[in-house]
Amino acid sequence: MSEEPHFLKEEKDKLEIGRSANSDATLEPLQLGKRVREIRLSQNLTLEEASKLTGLARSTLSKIENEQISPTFSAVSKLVQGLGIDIPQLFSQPKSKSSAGGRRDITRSGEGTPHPTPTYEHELLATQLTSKKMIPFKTTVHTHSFNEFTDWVRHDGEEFLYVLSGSLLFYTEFYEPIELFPGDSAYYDCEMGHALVSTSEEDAVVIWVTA
Amino acid sequence: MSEEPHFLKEEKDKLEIGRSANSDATLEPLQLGKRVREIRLSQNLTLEEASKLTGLARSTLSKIENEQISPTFSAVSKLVQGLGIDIPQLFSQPKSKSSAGGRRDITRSGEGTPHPTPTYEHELLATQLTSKKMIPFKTTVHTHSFNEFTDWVRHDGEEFLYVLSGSLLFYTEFYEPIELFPGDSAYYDCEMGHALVSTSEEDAVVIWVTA
DNA sequence: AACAAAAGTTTCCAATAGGAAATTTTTGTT
DNA sequence: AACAAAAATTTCCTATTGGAAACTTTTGTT
Repeated sequence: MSEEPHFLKEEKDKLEIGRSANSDATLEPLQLGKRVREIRLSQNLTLEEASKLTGLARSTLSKIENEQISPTFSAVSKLVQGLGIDIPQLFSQPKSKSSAGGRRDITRSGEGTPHPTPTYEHELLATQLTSKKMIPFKTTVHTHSFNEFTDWVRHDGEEFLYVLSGSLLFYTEFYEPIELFPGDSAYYDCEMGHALVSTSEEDAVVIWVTA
Repeated sequence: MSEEPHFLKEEKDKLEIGRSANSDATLEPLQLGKRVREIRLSQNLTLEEASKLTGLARSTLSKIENEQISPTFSAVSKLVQGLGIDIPQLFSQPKSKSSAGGRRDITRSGEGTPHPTPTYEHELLATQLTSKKMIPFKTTVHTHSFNEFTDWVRHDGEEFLYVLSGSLLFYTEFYEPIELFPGDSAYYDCEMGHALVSTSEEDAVVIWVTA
């Protein structure tokens, strides 16, 4: 549907880089060995220790890390299990995992990035940080009638909603519309069609967080 | 065929002791073959066709699907590439993808689940839903001095913070403390130590979302 | 039912992964 | 620098994978 802030897609795309294989032929370098070594070292493990944890021989681990063999699926499973690796992590690139994880981004009231649409007026928060798990924004709901929507808003993920001011009707595809007032909140699956309509004189304002 | 492949036995053994040994992270059945077959059939491909697409022999594919061999990583890569499979998809269980994705949980103002601590008073929101990607809560910050914290709060994930009322100091391990007022928000990595201290007469109230 | 064609499985063997131990490299200490 | 200890790599060998072709089962047609 058109109303959906397209920035969501953008963010998602960004997040998904490296996930699915490229449509075209080239089998990516996909240096499994390199990744494994990174992971092992990041946990300060020697081959010997990793060997005990995974049940794979030291020599086998060494060969895997040096890309001298193509481990069998069961070997990979043991690796994953033994080192507590998150599978996607294995296949995704360097992953700013060890990126110190010390990021912080402050957004002063009203200083977010504006992103207007016909129905909603979004103010994106924490836009200085990229690769976030969540996308927070403050939204003013201009709509005062459900008719103003051409279709359900629908996208991947889950959403949390908190009403700051005004009152509104929360329409969802599979439930009766429900009226929300300041302080009320909702959590829902975004694949389910959803839409907000202000019922108060002034436009309702909400906090929205998508993940 | 006389013997059952070695690796299969191993897996089974592991599964049996799995309970007493490793409480969590148990290597599940993980029926790679089954998944592959499902995927191939869902695309209406014969082994012959899949063979051409992946570059793997018909016989090899058959054996993989029947769990008679543990494919090497390079074989898995070819599979993934040829059939356009998403790797994590391969490793994850049947995936309760069918989670219908039509969940919704409304929490009225003040009706969340209380969760008091010495320093904060949390009100958990959307507690009727489980398996959420995000955990939202409204928190009243009782603390009025940084000394009341014995140590940094630190945990996995990322956090989004929005100030509803009052003013407070946002302390983080790697940055100067910064004062926040209603409408201000912050987004940060939780592995970095963090703490909130009210600076207004009354306790500050914030919305917190963790993912 | 009988047959033919298509799909899938199994066999057999060459190629390669995985483990134990030997060898080499790296690290740390005097 | 020399040595010892720790870590990583390589060797050597057995067990398993992967492919070609033979074989079996299933499907569809008359």
